[in-house]
Amino acid sequence: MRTPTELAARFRADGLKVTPQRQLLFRLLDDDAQHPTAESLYERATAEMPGISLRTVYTTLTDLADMGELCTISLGNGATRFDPNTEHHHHLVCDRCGSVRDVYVDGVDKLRVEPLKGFEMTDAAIVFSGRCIDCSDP
Amino acid sequence: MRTPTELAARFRADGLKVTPQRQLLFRLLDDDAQHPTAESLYERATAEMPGISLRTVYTTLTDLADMGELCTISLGNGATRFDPNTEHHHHLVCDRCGSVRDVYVDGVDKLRVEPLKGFEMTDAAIVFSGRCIDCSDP
DNA sequence: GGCCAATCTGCACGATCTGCAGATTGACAT
DNA sequence: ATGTCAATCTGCAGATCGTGCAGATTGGCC
Repeated sequence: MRTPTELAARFRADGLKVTPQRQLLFRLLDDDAQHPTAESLYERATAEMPGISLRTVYTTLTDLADMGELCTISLGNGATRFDPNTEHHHHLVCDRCGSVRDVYVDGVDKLRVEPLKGFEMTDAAIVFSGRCIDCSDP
Repeated sequence: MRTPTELAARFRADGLKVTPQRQLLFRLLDDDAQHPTAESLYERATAEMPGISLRTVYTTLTDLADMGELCTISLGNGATRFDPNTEHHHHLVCDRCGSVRDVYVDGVDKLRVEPLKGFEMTDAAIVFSGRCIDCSDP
């Protein structure tokens, strides 16, 4: 994701408005090394701007994802997570605590995948599961 | 997934009952090369056994998944899919029509993943996206 | 300062599950 | 066969996560 300032410029260039709500969300996302859900971002936003609507958070996150400034991560259980890291990367998910971390993976293009049968592959998303260091057995 | 007969034996061995509802679901899953959702399986089940409850379908699918006879696939949007193929495999998902197909992938253990920072990896799930042959551009 | 489309909020609704309670029924012993 | 009883089934209410909508508000531009 770009900086809040760059995002503001991009929104304006796209004919979208730069509201205080959006500016706040840009800033909170910029800080965030985690992979927030709409709810968790909403909580942090409410602390600074009581009255901001959860609906607005969803809308802004969706807009950012649509313009490629955020990735979405769906892990099946729980809410969708949003990832400000838009570099090509993959995820480590802890089975126990559910924490998510970004990793970079080399060798994906060398995987042998069969049978493709005419499928035109454009992307691969890899989720590695296991135990994070905080949850590893003593 | 094992055959309906084997599943029946396993359920009995585990102290679970082999009801007509479960036998029907075992049979429908055994036929199914697709990746059904609870709803789609429920529809097929209803055709043969009107009155069967969606709740029962969910319960049976969860039981089978818990005992490792089914894999679950979550793709973020839409319902969880259940996969009777329990071999170690991955998935191809069509961006356009949403169809899911099983693929076997060689080379996963040769991927270089960084930074691991103490994460103990136990599994990797890969979802390849693109266009299936039916949806490829003319 | 004024205009107007974009936006915000709040709420209702939709999709996908899950919890619960009372009726029913496999599986086993008699 | 019949009895027993825990496992199961069904139906419905409720949880969770998101989305659609409408009326009030406001950013961006003239």
